[in-house]
Amino acid sequence: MTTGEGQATRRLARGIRPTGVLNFPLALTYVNSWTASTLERIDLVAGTWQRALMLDGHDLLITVGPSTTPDALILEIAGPHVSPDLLDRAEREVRRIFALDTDPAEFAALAWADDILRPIVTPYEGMRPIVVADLYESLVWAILGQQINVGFARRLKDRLVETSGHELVVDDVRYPLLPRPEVVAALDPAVLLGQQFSRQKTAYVIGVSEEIASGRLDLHELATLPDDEAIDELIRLRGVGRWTAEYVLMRGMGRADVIPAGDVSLQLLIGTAATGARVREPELRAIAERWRPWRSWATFFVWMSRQFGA
DNA sequence: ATCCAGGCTCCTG
DNA sequence: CAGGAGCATGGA
Repeated sequence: MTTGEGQATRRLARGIRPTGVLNFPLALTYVNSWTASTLERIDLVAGTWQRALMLDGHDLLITVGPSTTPDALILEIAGPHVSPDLLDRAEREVRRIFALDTDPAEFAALAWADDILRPIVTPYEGMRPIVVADLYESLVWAILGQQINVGFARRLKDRLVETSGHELVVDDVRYPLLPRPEVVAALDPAVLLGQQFSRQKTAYVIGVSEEIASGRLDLHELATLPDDEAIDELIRLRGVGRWTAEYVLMRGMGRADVIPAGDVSLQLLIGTAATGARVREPELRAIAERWRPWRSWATFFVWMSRQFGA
């Protein structure tokens, strides 16, 4: 399915200003190298981030790039339907994705005083946790990433987009989008099984999509709940355990104080730094207490340091 | 080959 | 209710 083809592209733009110090080029470098970034287009030379996103029922191309005004960014939306309201909506999304409303100074102070975080965080001044642009996408990615290597998970995500996704065309450039939940919900399991999805992942992804498509799970409402209630709501889904729920809160919703402590890589990285060996989940939660109310930020930087091989 | 990877469900004892 | 097997696939 394609939207935008043959229709006039309209555009709207405005400048946006982050709170506190922002290193946007570093954020782009991160997104560019993150395994699950299948839907973003990053231009490191121009310093721009682009992706298609459905907002309020309209597929939009969102572009964020540098401004001539110091410490500011330019946000542009493009597509067959744009409006000032959609520009407002896009700005809210971009502020959430790049954590523009959070001054990183408070976390930086905490990290500077912490023996584990200091060496990890210090090289990345102005870096903030990047949120997956679409909550549904973060949920699907978390399920795909369960217990398999992330390279393979990436391949599964690519196939989901190729076979069932759709795209927005702007200026003859095709911008892919993840299939809508209702499309995945209606999918024949054989399609996914034929693409190396395991029986479990097939059932989980289709099942979660059914919950959303039917309205039994309302992602907008989920986003308004306190952390613990949102986690409980997610865990009732088949295929979603505590790790996945916490991952979604952190990476999909931008909650600042969640740590997926069941994560083996965190148990290894943080455990080794703290005690010299891998720790298990309860001990990792105990260690992470000192990072309240910034446990997601701490987690993000630990993962990022591994990704960048620092 | 063997182990394990950004886990979850289901079934034991 | 804690503990462990089974799941499916690919990379080290």
